[in-house]
Amino acid sequence: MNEKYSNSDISNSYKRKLYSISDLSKEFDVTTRTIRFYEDAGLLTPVRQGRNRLYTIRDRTRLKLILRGKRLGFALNEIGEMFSLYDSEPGEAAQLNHILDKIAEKICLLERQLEDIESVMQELQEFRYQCRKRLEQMKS
Amino acid sequence: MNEKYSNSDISNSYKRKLYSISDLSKEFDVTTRTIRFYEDAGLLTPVRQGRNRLYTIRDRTRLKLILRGKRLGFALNEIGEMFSLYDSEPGEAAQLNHILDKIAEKICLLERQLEDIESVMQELQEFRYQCRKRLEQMKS
DNA sequence: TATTATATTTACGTTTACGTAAACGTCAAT
DNA sequence: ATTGACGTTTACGTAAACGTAAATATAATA
Repeated sequence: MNEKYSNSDISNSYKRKLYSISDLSKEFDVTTRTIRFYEDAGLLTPVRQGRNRLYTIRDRTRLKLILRGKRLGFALNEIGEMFSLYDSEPGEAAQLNHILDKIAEKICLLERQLEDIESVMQELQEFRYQCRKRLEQMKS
Repeated sequence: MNEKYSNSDISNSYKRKLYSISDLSKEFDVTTRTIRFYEDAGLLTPVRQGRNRLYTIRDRTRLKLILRGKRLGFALNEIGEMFSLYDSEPGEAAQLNHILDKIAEKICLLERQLEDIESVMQELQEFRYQCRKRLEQMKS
């Protein structure tokens, strides 16, 4: 191990729940390069133990959200946008309303995605039905 | 107009429904560059009238599907894969079963996307609720 | 006839999201 | 003491999906 205290030490003995880069890499099946890249993009902010990165439970959650966003076709800067919504200190009413607008925008996008998925699903299912019918015909 | 017969001529008088590249460009709000790029990628196959491209209703439908696929985060080659499923002449049972496998795969992916969307939606709605509560507190 | 609009091909440029070495540090184990 | 596992930075490479510019053609319109 590269770290003074192994991860199990830290998370069990000290109850701090810290992860190494390879912990996350393995858990989410992404390369360490990818994780460092997300840090460069400002999406993750691990603390340092000497030269090495240590990721908190918050970083882990963020990584999960990043990957989910990616699966939905969101670009990294869009994901970053959503993070900054969550992170922003809602001081004024104007800012809160702006955040609410942004949220409405995102929800609208997701609703469109839902429609798109349902369309494609229906087409695929219809096509599957046709394929199965053909198979039946070939048997007889 | 660049074409001998304008599009309204063709689609109305001859009932052939042919579209120019700019017709599609305007209708779907994509650049002509993008449409030609999709042709290079083998996703569209317009006929030629001299040098110019003419798109059939089938091409139009395909473009619609391409854009929908893109919104869902599919890459162009994945979209092409789906097209070739539809286009393939299902001669043998083995091939039909292969197509069915592919369909199952795509449906599986889409189901995961549905889950992802629902998760993100819930989080956003929860966050929206918190924002609104804050706004209420500020009013009082 | 000149202009304008629309089309074409060719080809280099750009952004995003990483991959892939290279060269090095550090700790634990053999 | 050396090997091996894991970490680091630096930096160039790459594939996808177009953008953009240049040079050219054609046809409708003024």
